[in-house]
Amino acid sequence: MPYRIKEIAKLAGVTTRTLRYYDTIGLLKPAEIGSNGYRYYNRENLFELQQILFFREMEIPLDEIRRIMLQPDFNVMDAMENHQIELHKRMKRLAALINTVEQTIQSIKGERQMTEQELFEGFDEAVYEDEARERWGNTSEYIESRKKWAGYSKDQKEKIKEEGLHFIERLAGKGSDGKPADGDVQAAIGEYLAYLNRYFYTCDAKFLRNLSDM
Amino acid sequence: MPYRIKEIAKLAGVTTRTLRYYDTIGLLKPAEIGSNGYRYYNRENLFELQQILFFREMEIPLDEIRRIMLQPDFNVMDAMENHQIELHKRMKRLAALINTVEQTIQSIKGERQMTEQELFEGFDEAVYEDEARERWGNTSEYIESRKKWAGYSKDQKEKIKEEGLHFIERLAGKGSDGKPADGDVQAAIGEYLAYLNRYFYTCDAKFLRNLSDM
DNA sequence: CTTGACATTGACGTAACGTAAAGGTGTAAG
DNA sequence: CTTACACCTTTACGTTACGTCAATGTCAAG
Repeated sequence: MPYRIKEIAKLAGVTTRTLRYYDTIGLLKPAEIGSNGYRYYNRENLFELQQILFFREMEIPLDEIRRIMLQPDFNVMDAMENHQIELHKRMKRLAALINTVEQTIQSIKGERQMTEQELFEGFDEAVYEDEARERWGNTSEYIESRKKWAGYSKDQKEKIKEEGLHFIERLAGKGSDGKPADGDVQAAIGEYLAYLNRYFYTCDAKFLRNLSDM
Repeated sequence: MPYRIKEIAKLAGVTTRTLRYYDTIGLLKPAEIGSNGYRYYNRENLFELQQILFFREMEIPLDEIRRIMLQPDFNVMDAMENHQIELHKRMKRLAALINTVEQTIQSIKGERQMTEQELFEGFDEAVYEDEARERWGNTSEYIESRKKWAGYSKDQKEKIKEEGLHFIERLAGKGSDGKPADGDVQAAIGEYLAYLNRYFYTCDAKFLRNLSDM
């Protein structure tokens, strides 16, 4: 049941040094310390570490993470919803960056001119602070949207999802024969995904293959 | 024509300290230094800075960035295609992270159990090193795919794109009357995007609105 | 000619570890 | 039993990419 330091490190994808550091700064104390001086972590520590890694992903300094997680009214659920929103911002920023790459490639080919601002679109994180609200209206509206969806009947949901799957299938070139598409069409799919990428974000080619395999 | 340090800093979304630091370590030397000691940057410096920021985004240390960019056979075009691939990896990783958040929320609600591995899916960057190849087959295949797409006729491309737009339009609830959808359907769209998000990445709600506005 | 926003060069501080060094521990195999 | 080897410990100094003063010079507008 108890994990030794290297086990938990491997699971979380961090080094043992990091875990020792987190111990010394009081961010993640192991559940128990053996008489041999070994740090022994338990399952609860795993969840704490996951939380820490989420906050770290949001580029929050470690001492602030500790401050947040030590608050008596700290709520994991709220934190998770916050992480979700932040990750969506990141998505948005990444999409802008990919777009900038694409534009730059075109400008190198001489197909396009870029303004100074366009050159750096997607780099400044601060710009996307309020963008999430613009996308979802605001947080509460986004939550509201989720609730509405939850309120739909099962077959209403199915119908909408089916709609999407049909589209993917047609894209994949699966006709009435149900056979997978040939190489050319698959290339077209790949490129179409890249195309969507510029306007939406990007779509997962893997899922298409899974669908194809079914 | 010449930019003073604060102008270029504002454009790129960095601090003047950063630009001075890049100067001292020989990463980005201003085109000219006035008799007053001021650093004056030109348009070429802007492109260099953009390159640097892309490499920095990839978490490449500054001295290695300098090494790369000083190589006589350094090719901006190749670099850009590399950036593109790296950004796609990031997308993939972000999608995994969002999925992990979603799973964790469900596990908190008691709807689901998570294994130790699932808890940390998406955090370890190294895991996604080879994932890009899995998605696109390999790099050359991805390039090949782009070339094939480029080889298609204009109306073949148009047809495929149109296909996608039709799908979006139906999703947006625009019937034969061409009117935008009501609140409920918009909520459904928002949630459907969240649904897609888990399987693909995510789609941009903003584009839908733009389409709606047209 | 003053004001205020800009520029300069030091120089020291920092966050989050990486990287030895020097040594103790656990256990599986010979 | 001991030998090997992979693990654990603390201590301590190094590193990267800047942030943050401090002290001072510059320029354009009113």
